[in-house]
Amino acid sequence: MVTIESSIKVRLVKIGELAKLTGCSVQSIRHYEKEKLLATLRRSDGNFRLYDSATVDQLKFIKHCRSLDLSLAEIRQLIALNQQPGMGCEDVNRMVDSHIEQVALRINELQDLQDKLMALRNSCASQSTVKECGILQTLSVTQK
Amino acid sequence: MVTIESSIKVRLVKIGELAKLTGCSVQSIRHYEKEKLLATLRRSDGNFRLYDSATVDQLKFIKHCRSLDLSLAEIRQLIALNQQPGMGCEDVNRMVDSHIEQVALRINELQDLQDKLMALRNSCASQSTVKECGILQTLSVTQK
DNA sequence: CTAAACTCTATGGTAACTATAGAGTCAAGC
DNA sequence: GCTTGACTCTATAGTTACCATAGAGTTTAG
Repeated sequence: MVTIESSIKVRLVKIGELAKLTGCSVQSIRHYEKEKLLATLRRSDGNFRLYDSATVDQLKFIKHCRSLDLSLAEIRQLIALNQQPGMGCEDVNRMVDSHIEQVALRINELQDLQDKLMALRNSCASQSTVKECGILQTLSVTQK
Repeated sequence: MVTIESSIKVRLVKIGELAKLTGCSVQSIRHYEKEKLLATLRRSDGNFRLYDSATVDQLKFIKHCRSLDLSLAEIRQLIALNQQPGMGCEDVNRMVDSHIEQVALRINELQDLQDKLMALRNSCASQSTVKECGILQTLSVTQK
């Protein structure tokens, strides 16, 4: 039996072109496949991966998520949620909220760090020798 | 020949006590040794690492540097510089300056990310279904 | 038909550790 | 002297999201 679908010609691309279309590296794509974020539609006779345009979109979605620093595990969750259109999307909101919180925490940490580094930097007046360097002296003092 | 030093009794501690004294984990200490940041003064007959109080200070120095997020490679440099008391300390200043710059960059990146995440979060009004979730829709749209 | 360009899998490397296994060491109590 | 528990030893695998490489096979343009 030949289905209608099987007779429609679909443009399939190899991994290199998928990479160009999305701006991902070839290795990343293979990595996403291994991590089950992206499926390979099928293979050529010579075992090359072949992708359709839906996969291009899927990969763009992944790339967008990565640009927001979502982990592959989080993206996997989002993809799974996306496949349950009828469910409530509280889980999606929760994930984004917690991600925002983590980023905020990290920013605060780095801001503290920045303050400490500036103070450290101010403890040395550049034209000094290693022996008298305020930075090294400060680093040698046990902190609170 | 017996030197004066060899007859002075020095209190030596094993790795577990060094860990307690400094707040580092035992594994970290062994890791720092492997990375040549910390030398083991000597070993007991049973091959246990033994440390003196100078090593305690050295490790505190390392810990202080790590709390400022300096890499082990940077710390290794600082230690080397510290052993050349007569030299100018411009290199120390340069390292701290560049570190400050890197942290500033990272803060800016995270701030951008935070803005994007907030915008994303605002695209969904919580009580929605996955199908209508503004977050998932936004993530599916190709960005600039 | 050949050479360049592409793709395949498998493996090792990145940073700074943490965690584990399996074996040996040490100190105290009986 | 012996056991028991706490400690230590080395070596290895795992963490994260890839990148780099080797060695082999595939495809395509000229």
